[in-house]
Amino acid sequence: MHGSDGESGRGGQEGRLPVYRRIAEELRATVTSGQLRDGDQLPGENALMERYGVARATARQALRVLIDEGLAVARRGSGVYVRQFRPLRRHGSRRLARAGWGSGTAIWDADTNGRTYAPDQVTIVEQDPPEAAVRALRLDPGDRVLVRRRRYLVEGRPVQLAISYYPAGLVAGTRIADADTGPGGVYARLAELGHAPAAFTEELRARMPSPEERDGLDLPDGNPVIAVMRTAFGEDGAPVELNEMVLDAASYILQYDFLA
Amino acid sequence: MHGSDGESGRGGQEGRLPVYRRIAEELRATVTSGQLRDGDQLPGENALMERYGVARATARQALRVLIDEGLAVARRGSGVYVRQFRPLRRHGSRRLARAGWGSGTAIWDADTNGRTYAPDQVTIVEQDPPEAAVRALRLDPGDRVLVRRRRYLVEGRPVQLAISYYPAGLVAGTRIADADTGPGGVYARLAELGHAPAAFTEELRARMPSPEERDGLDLPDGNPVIAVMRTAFGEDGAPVELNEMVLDAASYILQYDFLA
DNA sequence: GAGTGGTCTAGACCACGCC
DNA sequence: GCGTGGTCTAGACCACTCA
Repeated sequence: MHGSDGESGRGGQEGRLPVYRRIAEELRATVTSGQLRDGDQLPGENALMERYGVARATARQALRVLIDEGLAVARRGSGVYVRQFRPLRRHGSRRLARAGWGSGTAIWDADTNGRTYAPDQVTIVEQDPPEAAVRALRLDPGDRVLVRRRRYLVEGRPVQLAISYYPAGLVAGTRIADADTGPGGVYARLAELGHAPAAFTEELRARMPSPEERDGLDLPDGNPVIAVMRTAFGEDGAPVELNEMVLDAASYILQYDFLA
Repeated sequence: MHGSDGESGRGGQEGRLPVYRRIAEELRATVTSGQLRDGDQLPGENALMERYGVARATARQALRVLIDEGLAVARRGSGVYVRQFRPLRRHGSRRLARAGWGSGTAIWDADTNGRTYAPDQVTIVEQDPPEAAVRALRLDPGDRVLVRRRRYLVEGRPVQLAISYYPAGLVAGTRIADADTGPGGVYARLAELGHAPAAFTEELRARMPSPEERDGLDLPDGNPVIAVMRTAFGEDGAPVELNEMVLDAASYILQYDFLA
């Protein structure tokens, strides 16, 4: 029998799900009910073909639903597994006027403790600034910027790509141009130059990654990223740094504490 | 010719892209280069089949790449179109100690101006609290909560689902239990009760939506959401509200300003 | 080497949109 | 009514993983 057999192909109709969606629902239920847990293997293409009497493409499509939802990951040559979610907690502003506010009230768990966080790739160049850096750093035409690119790992897994921009005139010849910025890092060096960051603005977006970001973060299908544009300002109100971060959304919970 | 023809099926090999990825690359280029712009129609399945001499499934797969990346949307019976991105800007903490910090430095554009923002669905119930509300509001066993559910529209488009929880003992019998909370909204009513919010904690995650969230926000494939858990605290440090928001990631830029 | 997911072909019927 | 995307079948070869 080819094509629709009289029951299928009615995607739009009330109460009638396409076959692949029905299969996906049943698979989802085994995950959300706790029957299958983090890292457990789901039934594969062949198993679904046999169990439901469908073609390979239909079985694939059902698995794709879960993968695109971020509930499962496919491992070529091995199988499809329940996705794990064990995030880090990243704090923006965390200073509060009183104790009792903000502490001990975490809603989502995040076990940051004891996990190392370090860059495995650092490249530094001086170049003409991209548009975003011109705006954020309020550069004049002809100004150049120092660019620091890093990739950060936690337990061997890449979780963040970062690109920082500094006005070249401000930091040229300092350790900010070195791979190793010394004790206290970039902000300590900026402070020594009389430009200690005093205030920050962060702009956040979430979206699907570009192919380069997918590669750099080793992301599975259906894994969004969080793009953070962070501008640091000195005491005088002048911007001293633009930090453009791309976070694996599955690896992060972001927290901001602030007053009314 | 069946199956691989000697060139295809080498997904893993260095420098060799599967056919559908090569097609996707070319399509992506027409978008990122500006050749095709917001809302323009992309070549459809039939066009790709003819142009590249591939099967329908392969043409579909190529389009799927762009759709999953959030670069395109499919409209059944019509075609595949370049996705639009016209976000709102949502401010968390925006108070800064000095002028010059944070203002006029926006990196990503967001035209919030003149767009109405209003709920089209409001439901209110009293019930036993879910786990997240127990933790955030520090409830005792047996405590009940008032739950306000809303969906917010901008220009007729749903952009946010929100569920707020209040300790039932705190707000029972007040206008917070009404669909119309009166001038100043919920926070004005809390202030009248002597529990004006004085501090906030926001925890953010980005992920793919659940089927319910997809329906409620009318999201296309490949569209992530931002989940915000916002806890409001009174002057005395006691939590007075948990607000659980789910934002269409394509409709929002989130901004936080804070001091070092 | 057996089993897995990844890619691909060549067909088919359907619901939907738009003119 | 025609073109669109959505679903589905029945096959095939491939690269990869793991015992």
